[in-house]
Amino acid sequence: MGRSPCCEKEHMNKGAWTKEEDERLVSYIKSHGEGCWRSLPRAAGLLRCGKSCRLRWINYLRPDLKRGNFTRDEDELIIKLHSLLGNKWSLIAARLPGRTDNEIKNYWNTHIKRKLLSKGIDPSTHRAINEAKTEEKFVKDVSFVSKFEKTEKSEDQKQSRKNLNGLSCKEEIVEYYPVVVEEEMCTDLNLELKISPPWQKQNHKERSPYTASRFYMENGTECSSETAKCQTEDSSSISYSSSSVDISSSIGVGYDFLGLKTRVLDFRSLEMK
DNA sequence: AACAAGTTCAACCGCTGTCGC
DNA sequence: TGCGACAGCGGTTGAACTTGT
Repeated sequence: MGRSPCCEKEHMNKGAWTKEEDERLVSYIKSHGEGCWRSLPRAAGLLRCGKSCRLRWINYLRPDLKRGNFTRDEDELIIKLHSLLGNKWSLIAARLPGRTDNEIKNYWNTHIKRKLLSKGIDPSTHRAINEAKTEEKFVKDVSFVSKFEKTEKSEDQKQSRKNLNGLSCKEEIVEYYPVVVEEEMCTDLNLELKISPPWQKQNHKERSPYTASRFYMENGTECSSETAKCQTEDSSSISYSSSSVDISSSIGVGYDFLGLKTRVLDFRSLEMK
């Protein structure tokens, strides 16, 4: 037995919204605010499910939405953010004021994808199509490669870093991530990504000006608070100057990470500022 | 003018994570 | 601890619109 549906579908309107429905929704939210979407339709006198109301409000009726064509700057920012975050449309949208995740997703699929393909760039890897083909087997996911990984040549250097403070977590080595995000693609993007266990929120900022990495558990060994701490002290860095993208936050190193619910950190847990 | 093919984008669907009981 | 309710997310669909013949 599955979950009950979110609403009584047979009594609900579907499809395009009418002007009257829009007006009802807007006036209800103006006077009551965004609240419980499930009960909102009934309260507002709408024959729509809460989900549909939420979508309509967020994507089209919100007063702070910017309508019209995307600017060239927005284009470039979307491409850069996509190269870093992948299809995390809500995270991308958080960096573009007045734009919605749905709008950006549509724009990506109808315009940017084609634009990149016409330039010979694979929109999913952001690499030259020929190059992507030859190295495809090495690319597992969009990831970040830290500066030290690109400069540390010797195994000793890598090993000594991994062993810092008895690390049981390890970072992916550069050979398997042939730099999905390279400086030449993102010269004006300042991405600040921090790993911060919940109990260190107070001071993680000063400890780690630039940290952008993926962390794996080694042999399933649990990562202790010490581990998380040493990661922040390490400051593996990826730094793109000037366009002020600041993903600074409590990435899922918290309970998900320590509890090893997922093997790889999920970027949905990123908190955008 | 009529039709087909291609494109766009609003809306839906199903899934996941979180929260409260 | 398990379960249901809920919000939110990303993928997909299909109606409306545009362009080509």
